[in-house]
Amino acid sequence: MRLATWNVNSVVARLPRLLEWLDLTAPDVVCLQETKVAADAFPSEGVTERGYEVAAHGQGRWNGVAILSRVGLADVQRGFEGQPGFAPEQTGEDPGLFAAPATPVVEARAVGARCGPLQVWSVYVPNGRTPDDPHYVYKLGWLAAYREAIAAAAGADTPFVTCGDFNVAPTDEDVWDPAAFVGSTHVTESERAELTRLRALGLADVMPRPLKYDRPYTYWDYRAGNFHKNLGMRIDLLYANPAAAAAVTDAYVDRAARKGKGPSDHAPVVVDLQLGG
DNA sequence: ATGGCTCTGTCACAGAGA
Repeated sequence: MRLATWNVNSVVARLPRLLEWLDLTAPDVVCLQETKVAADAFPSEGVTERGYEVAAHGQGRWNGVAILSRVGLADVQRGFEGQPGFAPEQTGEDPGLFAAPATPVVEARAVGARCGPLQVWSVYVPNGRTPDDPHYVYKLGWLAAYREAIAAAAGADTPFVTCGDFNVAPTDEDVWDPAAFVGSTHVTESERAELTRLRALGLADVMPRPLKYDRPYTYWDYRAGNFHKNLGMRIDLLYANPAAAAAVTDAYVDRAARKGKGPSDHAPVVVDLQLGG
């Protein structure tokens, strides 16, 4: 089975690149993030023509995740038990004396499904913006709640994988220059500690081959020619439980998908698994 | 990077991304 995860930065804008990449790569299961489209507006025609079923979870302009599968798609879960929302009052804006309490908005950031023998989650972890921003607290709480939600499935004997854009670089080796990230999100101890707690469920970080250069970065800023200078980060991750990790035969970052006209700022991570049956 | 690009929603910019 070939599994991939890809932050496409708008599935509508990326559709020609996505379809071309599906033909070239022939994945069985694809986890998408930042689809930026409501579920009922997901451009599924070209995808279904290629034999994929679609589980989309979206809200329009921001966020949005999906799973494409051509090996079965069952038990679709949009969001997870206990998923926190971001409350507008967390921005610190004065709501006014007579304003009703703002209700937290639960964003479209996680979708799970059973794809043949594999239990899969596609997640788009909140960015956090800056360490002193309410979004940073939201990010840490979101990761902790997600860990609780997947603990049972991660601990099961059946193959389990959670992949997506975690918006955290697990180590200093996963950014092009740690000095450039002092005071930024994605590299703080607290964020990395949340990833460590996730792995403590028994999940292994499936490390992809980079294909070029020495580090398997998955994201490069659009600006300043960062991709061509390989000024990147590894923030798109694939965490597998023992049953899934033992089945991995290869993993790589498909940097070709970051090249050329109209790419996403993220490259897909492609993983091959030899699952019994 | 003190933000150089790209996306969406909407119609000249604002907001977000990491």
